[in-house]
Amino acid sequence: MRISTLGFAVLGLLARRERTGYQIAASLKRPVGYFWSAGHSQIYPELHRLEQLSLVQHVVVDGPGPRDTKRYAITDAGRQALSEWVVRPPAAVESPRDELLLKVYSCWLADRGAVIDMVRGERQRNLELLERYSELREEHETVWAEQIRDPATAEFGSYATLRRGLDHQRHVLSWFDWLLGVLQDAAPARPGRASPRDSSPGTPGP
Amino acid sequence: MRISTLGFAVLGLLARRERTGYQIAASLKRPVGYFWSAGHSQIYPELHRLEQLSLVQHVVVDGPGPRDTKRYAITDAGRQALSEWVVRPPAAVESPRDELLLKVYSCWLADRGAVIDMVRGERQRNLELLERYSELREEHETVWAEQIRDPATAEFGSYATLRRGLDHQRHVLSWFDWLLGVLQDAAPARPGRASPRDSSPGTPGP
DNA sequence: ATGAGCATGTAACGCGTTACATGATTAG
DNA sequence: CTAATCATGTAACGCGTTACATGCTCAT
Repeated sequence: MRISTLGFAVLGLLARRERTGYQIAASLKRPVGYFWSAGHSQIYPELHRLEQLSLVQHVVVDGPGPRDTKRYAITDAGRQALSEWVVRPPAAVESPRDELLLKVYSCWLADRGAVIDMVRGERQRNLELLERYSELREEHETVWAEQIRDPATAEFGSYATLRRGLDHQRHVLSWFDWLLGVLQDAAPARPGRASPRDSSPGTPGP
Repeated sequence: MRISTLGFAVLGLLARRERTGYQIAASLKRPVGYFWSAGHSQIYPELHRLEQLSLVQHVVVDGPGPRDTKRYAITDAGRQALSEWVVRPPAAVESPRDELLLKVYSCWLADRGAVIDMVRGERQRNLELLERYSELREEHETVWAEQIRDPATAEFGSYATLRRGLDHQRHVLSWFDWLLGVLQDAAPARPGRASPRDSSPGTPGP
């Protein structure tokens, strides 16, 4: 029985501090969720598996609801399994499965105006994400000014991934702007197969 | 019965030219495979579904092997379904599921030298990908110099996605360099809690 | 002759998402 | 009183990957 990637994500969280399954699910939205996510229905079975392998342990604490509330902690074996996994080269995944890119790939046969609207909407969502990341980063840089320079602290791990997310959103934004520039400057042709760009009399695009 | 994202990927390829299932599988490695991929075992059933919906059609051509060789083409209904899908905002996916980032998130408790080796290896793979993309882009820019300025051509769609891939690899490279810089400049501390890399007599860490 | 490339399919399995199910406490 | 938050689980379903299965042609 081997450990799944989700298992290592869970171990990575528990290596920082103890958590209930519910808290792990919440953590896997923000900030870890920016590069890995899972619903609670995946987490509870995963915790059982990790416990069978003695990589985590739980203690029962009193809480609400019909079932026991369990607080999980990583074990020494868990920490070791995690640190061994960290330095193994990741499986080469060549396809980040980006639905937006797939749409852009086929955008040439769609209506120009509708494409521009869609791209503008995505650019806006990107901008909002970028601002959230910027705030997080500034906060992190002021609160953990020393730790983020030391690769032996958990805050360094958080900071390095945060930087990557921020850089990524920044670069996607500039790509959006390039794309919108080309889409807007080009002649207002109609979509699809036969599109006589300048066959009709009248005003051609600037 | 609704169309899956893979279905639209297949339609996007067939909108450019006719292909056999085998050729679609090959195209979904390069260049479309840089942002979407699938094995042939997924494609053949998908083509059957698309044909039931009258979005594609096939003609039998003679070829090798025990079964008929089928050449698929997109229909008008297929082109319309595709162009409608293109302008619908993509489902917001906040988690690109990056295993490398997950490793970096937990790198603080692993052995420093081993982390550096792993990151260097990934940087190298990134560099090779970057060069491949650069060549593709230059080729594209010279061969299709006019088409890539016209958003009504298929070459524009290819070029826009290629640009995104290239920009992305470039920015990941600079992130790698930043990361390696911090990892190398930092004090050679021991990882995690207890792992005395230099416990033998001599220089203790500051 | 041996293997690579062309060509099409099915089956098994794992991971991820969505929905189903229960119930206490606290804030509005 | 009603909704949100905390808390834990199972079941069904879809998509993706890997393996199984067949067989021709062409180059080495």
